[in-house]
Amino acid sequence: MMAAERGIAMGTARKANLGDVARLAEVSQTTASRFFNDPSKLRPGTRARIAAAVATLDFVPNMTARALALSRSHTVGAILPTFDHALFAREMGVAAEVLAGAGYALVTGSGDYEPAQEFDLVRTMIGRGVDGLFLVGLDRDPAIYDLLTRKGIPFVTLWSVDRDVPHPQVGVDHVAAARAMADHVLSLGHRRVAIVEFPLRHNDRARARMAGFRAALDAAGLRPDPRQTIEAEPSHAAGAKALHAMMAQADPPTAILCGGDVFAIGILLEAQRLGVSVPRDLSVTGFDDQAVSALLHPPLTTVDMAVAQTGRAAARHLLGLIAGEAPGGPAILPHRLILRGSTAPPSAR
Amino acid sequence: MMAAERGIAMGTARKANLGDVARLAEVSQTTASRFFNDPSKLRPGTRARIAAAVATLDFVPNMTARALALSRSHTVGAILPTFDHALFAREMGVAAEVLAGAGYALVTGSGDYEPAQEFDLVRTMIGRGVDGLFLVGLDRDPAIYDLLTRKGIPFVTLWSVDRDVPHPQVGVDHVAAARAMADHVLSLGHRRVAIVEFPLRHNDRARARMAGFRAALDAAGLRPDPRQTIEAEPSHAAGAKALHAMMAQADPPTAILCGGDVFAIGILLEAQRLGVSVPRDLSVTGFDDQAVSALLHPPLTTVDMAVAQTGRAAARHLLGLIAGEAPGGPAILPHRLILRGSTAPPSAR
DNA sequence: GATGAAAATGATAGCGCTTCCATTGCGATT
DNA sequence: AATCGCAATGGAAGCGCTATCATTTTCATC
Repeated sequence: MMAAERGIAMGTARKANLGDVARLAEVSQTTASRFFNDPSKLRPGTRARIAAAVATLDFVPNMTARALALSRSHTVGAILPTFDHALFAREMGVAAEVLAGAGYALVTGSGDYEPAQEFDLVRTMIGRGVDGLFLVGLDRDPAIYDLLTRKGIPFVTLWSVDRDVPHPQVGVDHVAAARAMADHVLSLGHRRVAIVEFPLRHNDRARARMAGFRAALDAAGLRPDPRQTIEAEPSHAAGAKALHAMMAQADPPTAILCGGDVFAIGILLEAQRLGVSVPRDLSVTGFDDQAVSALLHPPLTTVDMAVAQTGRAAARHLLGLIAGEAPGGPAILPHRLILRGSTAPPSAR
Repeated sequence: MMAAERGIAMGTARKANLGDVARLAEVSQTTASRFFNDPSKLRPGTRARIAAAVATLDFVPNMTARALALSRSHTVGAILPTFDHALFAREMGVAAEVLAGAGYALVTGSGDYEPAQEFDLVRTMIGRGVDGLFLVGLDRDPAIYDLLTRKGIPFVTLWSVDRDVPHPQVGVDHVAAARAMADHVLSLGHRRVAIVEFPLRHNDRARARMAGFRAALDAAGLRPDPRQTIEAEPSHAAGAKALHAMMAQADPPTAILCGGDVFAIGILLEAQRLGVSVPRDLSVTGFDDQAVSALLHPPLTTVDMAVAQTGRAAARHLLGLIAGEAPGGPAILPHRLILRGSTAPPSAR
């Protein structure tokens, strides 16, 4: 209540603007502007006077106005499929750091794995005048790429890379990584190999991994059993459930390849509960290298996805594009197989 | 090469602005503006004409200009201590969703647990014209609160709440939650109780939990052994290390209270390796309820921190403040003790 | 068909900043 | 001391939008 009183009590103090600073420092607004943009052009005396004015007024430059004047927002957007994935969060954290170092802020949004929502978000971000955009994966409405290109907004796609796609990408080769993992398992002697993967729809990473797994199995002359290929929303529970389904079969697999550590962790912990011994009775592989994975019993064999490097490289790349550098093609970061205790040759039966 | 050619090939198509739309639709810019802000004020015919123009020009309104004109950016900032904590990520995800529903975007930054850095970030965010701000915890340079108040920027602090602090806060009562957890452990009969907590410096959540733990111990007439109170940067490894340190003591604890699930998970997994049986030889409690915690063997007794609710409530609260509602005090969300298998009475020895 | 109120539309002035171009100041050169 | 050249400064326009206030339709009413 007492709106008037409140109005007085609280800062009616209209935020100071550059003009106020200039007036107080007895210089023109142009000169005051230079204080922030190219102080070397000012005589030490003026510089000091302006600095003092800035300090007394507690002046913070209005980036919105600056952005409008420069048509440069010093903001980049990132559209993630979900916030609920530790790796996206870490990746964006690293990227944000690099960006902040260059004076850029990161605004994030989640498309929730929904193409339509992603499109909306892209439009919103364009409206917000982002100078560049991170997108996860390659799989999306081509109209999005069109729009971005037409508006001249540089973007970098993350995570998966495809040599046949021309635009800037930073990530690891999911096909190769999955294939390497499958080859490892096959080389241990496994012949009944199951797969647990993310839903393939709208998810090129999942499809790429699946392709890698399949290629390895094919090369080994194995025909994948559809009952041993499960697609599920990522969760530990989904892993546990998959394990149950597999083990109930007449001819259960001796190894399970997972498209993400989530599944594998769920499987490992559920196996413990069920008394299925890993890796003696069952080998399990993950894909991600989450923090806990190394600590489980047995520790999980998985793939390191170079998350931090991806974040850093992507940020640098985008910054470069914004600065006008020519867009490079795919930047393929090295994945790394991490062989730990959850894989072993199948036991003689 | 061929800079000129490139200039032609790529979108020289200067981004369309409202004026272009107006011209094409043969209305004034004002009317075109209304199309976006209050279409009900337009006759269906004009509305359709403008819609058509918008479509052909692929017009996306420039939020920067809008923000400048309205001195309202429709952006809120969040400054997190770190991106590397799943709960912060989830919380911000939920908040972002609510905000997006109201037309607000979320820009995030990480203060890296560094007060000075946080201050800078606040200034940056103010400069970016955020309409409101999320801050984690209460513990910071008072100058930050001053500045925010002076600039008239509403903010909400998250996670911990303190009834004695006047400004808007949303979170759970860490003291009470910690105390309840400690009481639970004491009620089981434990008398040698250790604590593993985040570094207390610059972290009121950690201090609050510590106070809660201590209060319970005090009330039970227990004097905490300094060797059994460990402060460590959060990591599974830190938990494991703490376990080693504890177990090496002459009189090891029968229960360990952890300030975060990270520690507890590390302890649980390391205990398995060491052959320390939980909960027979040792009870362990967490604080967070991470996703894996329920799946471990034994599943972890912990505290649910109402993460999603916090995110949602905080977003609503901030939106309210931005809309001019009077700032409420602390909103204390209910924590919930989750009693699982990792706690039990100490074994008779 | 005239009348008036309400609805629909338009003209103009900023929001706070940068940028171009013009002007002034100053020390060095002759 | 006159002149030149560069460094330092200032004036004014404009970035794309919304808000205020004026003006023109429109439509029901008599």
